[in-house]
Amino acid sequence: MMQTVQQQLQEKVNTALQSVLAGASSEVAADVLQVVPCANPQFGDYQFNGALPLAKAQRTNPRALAQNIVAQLDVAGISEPPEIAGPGFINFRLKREFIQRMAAQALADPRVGVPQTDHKRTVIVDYPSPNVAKSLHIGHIRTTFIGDAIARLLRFAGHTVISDNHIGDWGTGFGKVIIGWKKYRDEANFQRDPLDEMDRLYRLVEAESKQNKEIQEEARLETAKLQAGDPENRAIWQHLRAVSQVEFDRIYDLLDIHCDETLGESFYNDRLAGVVQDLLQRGIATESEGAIIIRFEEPANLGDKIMVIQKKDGASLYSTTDLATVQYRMERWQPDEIIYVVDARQSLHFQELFNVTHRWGFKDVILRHITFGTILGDDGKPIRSRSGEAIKLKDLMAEAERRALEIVRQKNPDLEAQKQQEIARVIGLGALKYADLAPSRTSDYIFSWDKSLALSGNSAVYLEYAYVRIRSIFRRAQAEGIAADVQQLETLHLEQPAELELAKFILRFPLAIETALSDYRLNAITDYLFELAQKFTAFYDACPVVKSEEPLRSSRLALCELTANVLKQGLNLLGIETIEKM
RNA sequence: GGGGAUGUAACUCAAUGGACAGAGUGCUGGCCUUCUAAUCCAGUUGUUGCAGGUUCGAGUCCUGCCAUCCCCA
Repeated sequence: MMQTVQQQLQEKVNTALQSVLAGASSEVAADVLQVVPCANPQFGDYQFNGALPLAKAQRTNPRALAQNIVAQLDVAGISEPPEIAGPGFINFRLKREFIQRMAAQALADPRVGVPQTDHKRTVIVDYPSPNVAKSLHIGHIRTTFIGDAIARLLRFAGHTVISDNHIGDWGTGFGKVIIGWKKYRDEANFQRDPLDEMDRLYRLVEAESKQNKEIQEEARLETAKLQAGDPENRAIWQHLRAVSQVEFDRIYDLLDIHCDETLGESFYNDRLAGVVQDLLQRGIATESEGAIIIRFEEPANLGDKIMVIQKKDGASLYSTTDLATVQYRMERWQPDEIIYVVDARQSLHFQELFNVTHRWGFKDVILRHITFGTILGDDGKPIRSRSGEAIKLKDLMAEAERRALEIVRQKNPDLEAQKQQEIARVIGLGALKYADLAPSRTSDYIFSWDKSLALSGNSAVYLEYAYVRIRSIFRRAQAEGIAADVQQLETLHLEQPAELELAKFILRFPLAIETALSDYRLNAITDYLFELAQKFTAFYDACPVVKSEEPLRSSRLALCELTANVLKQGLNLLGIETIEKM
């Protein structure tokens, strides 16, 4: 496995530090002793800032210490002589020969230079977990896209990943749907669009129950009958659940999202009583006014909270199901980490859940609530369509494809219709995903059709276009009978600044992956890919490929191939496809 | 009332405690007989909500205040 540029420099620095510090214990945290890329290219390519905190710990002059470190540094094979700048920054400028050789190595590597983890772990990713009998809507896209990208990213890093779609198929809302189904069902509409009909029935009964308390009671009864195993309600539930799944799968297929497991809430029904009993026996749960609850002593913000795991009437809640789910997952997979990709608004629930899980005895598993911000409308409030409902995901997708198709037809009218349609699908859906993954995960963002479906600027289309241009170069090369057997090159020939810049940036791909992994920050990847595409385009503009002379031509073809590999791999991690033409 | 988040250019958003806070959009001007102009190049924009503090160094960490949003009762 090839070592990254950063790793190689880091090793050299570590060696130098060992001899400079000569065993003197430093209290400096490891993460500030890391070699990092220079923020500003005028200083160099990589820098080491550790001399400053080290000098402080040793009460010495930082510049002098930096000088000592540089004196011990043996980086001749990697960079020009390191320079000391400012208060004690050590800057490295990569040697051209080194860049050329590293680029050739990355080209031969199917992972484009990204190392696999040496701490392989088993991780469960809980997403997208929608409720059945309801349409998927815009409120579902973040968990869907972010969750999928996280699963892909972890897998690429070399971890064992189980994606589990924890669908809500046992909620109390089902009573209302059952009432609606029995009383108001429009069979024709159900045939045409099952989820739309279920939405309608739910809304109808919901509105009715607000006016009429008896309906509320009726809904409770229907839910209770369902949970008690009443054959009619059970059959309705089974039917609606199955139909919902078909509809979900249709959309997930289009989005190229495939979970390993789809174990809904109802899957855990048989475990719930046992979970409650166990928590009681261990003294974690207690009875209070007929209900079974769990109290919290710490942390402070949970101090006055309680978690109900069984109601007075014996009914369980989703907190109970969530606990049973953890138990099941621990038994079946023994994961090192469970990731819940869920809206930030549910963070209190997860704090409680994690707290109880640890007290329950599952102490080693890392439980993480990966939060994300809300999608807002122009008014700064959670997005709604004009009629006040959530925008349906399938409408959003259709609109994305429609807009993309319009432009494909305009830009490339000679392509056959089916090809245009396929390109529009990739571009439209890619634009949707990219727009959701590019803003930082934790903050809210304002949705706009124009931005999400943006076909210019920092968008998926820009990246796909860069990829298409590369494919076009290879088609041209082939047409002119140029053998593009670039994989075999031992080294590249980089002359122009644009090609050097591009090659150096390609070698930073592993860092983008590392940053994205560190806190599941997917925008580290979108940011990187956008900048990569910019650098490629600058190269494309400045450097002819097919028309250049050897050995430049092969080298440039290699650079194109490398760029395409990184773009394709990077976009793939985001769940975005590439195309040959557009 | 308690808890959690957010506040950065005209707009939408970036920025592992590091050097001069960056992109995109917009606007102004320039490039296609040349591998796809869905591109590129140049120009334009800041009291990082306010006030303190920690640090060699703060958009980033701490405290208080203001504004907005979310959660809990």
